Amino acid sequence: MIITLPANFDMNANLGYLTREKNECMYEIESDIITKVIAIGEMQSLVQISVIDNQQMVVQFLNDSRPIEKWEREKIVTYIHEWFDLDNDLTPFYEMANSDPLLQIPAQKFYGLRVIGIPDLFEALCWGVLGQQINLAFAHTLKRQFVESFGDSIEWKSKKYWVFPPYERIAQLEPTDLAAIKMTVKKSEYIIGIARLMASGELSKDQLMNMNFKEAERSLIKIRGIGPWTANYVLMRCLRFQTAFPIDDVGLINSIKTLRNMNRKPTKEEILALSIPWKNWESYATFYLWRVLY
DNA sequence: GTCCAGGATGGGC
DNA sequence: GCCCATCATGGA
Repeated sequence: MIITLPANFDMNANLGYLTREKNECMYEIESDIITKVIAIGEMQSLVQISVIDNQQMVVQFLNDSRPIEKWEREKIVTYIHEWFDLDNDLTPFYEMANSDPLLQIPAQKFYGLRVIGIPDLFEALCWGVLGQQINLAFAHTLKRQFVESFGDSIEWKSKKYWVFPPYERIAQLEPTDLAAIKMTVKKSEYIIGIARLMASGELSKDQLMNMNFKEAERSLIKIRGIGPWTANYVLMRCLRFQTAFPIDDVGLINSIKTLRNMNRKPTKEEILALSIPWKNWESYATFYLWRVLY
């Protein structure tokens, strides 16, 4: 299966992001080939993804002798488009970034990088909650323990490829069931609460996609455990609102501090002033600035 | 041993 | 509305 890639796409830049953390459990990358289970509802497909000349993405189905049906191929293609933000034309972003004092260098250094998405809403929300107020390395450890405790896996060539735990399953747990994982009791409560909202139908990606940015942000922040940072993180990486802007993010703050050679952290007001030229591209600006340090 | 990490909550004022 | 203690563990 072949996916034609858009302009301004560079797989090396995207692989640079995807391989920055060795302890990632949702995919594996070896020799620039991504192996991952793409799970959508009941469907679970183990695929390998590689890119030729930044022109074509090749998707191969593994561990699956049965014929792959058309609807399944279409779902996979849609998922990959969302994952790599393939339907987005980055030309205006680069035009803006090339004259921006903060973005100029990152935009050149990471040219072709997309805001790598987390198309599954529950996975995106959990990853946001897990990452609150801890370093990224520990966040990945927590995610791995959570996924390997409650997720399914597909084995291929004696390696396991994991599926993120479905919200239906997590909705039935109690915080004590998560005690073995070294996350705070509150985070356990938040994740179970989110799973229950999704299981009851009160929270879904479709509903949020039908809202404008402010409505979606408000309805996310109303949920216990989701504050401004997590809401904007999910709006950025799952719902693909380009104006999503996790301004409280410590990584963003430290990146700006480094780029501007400051001996203190920039204030929120200073970051707001710097971000005025980024209008409608705040999420891309944030993602590129993250890459400066992480 | 110290400091801080891709924050959020609930309380006091 | 703003400020602050608390959560609570690992990584550097």
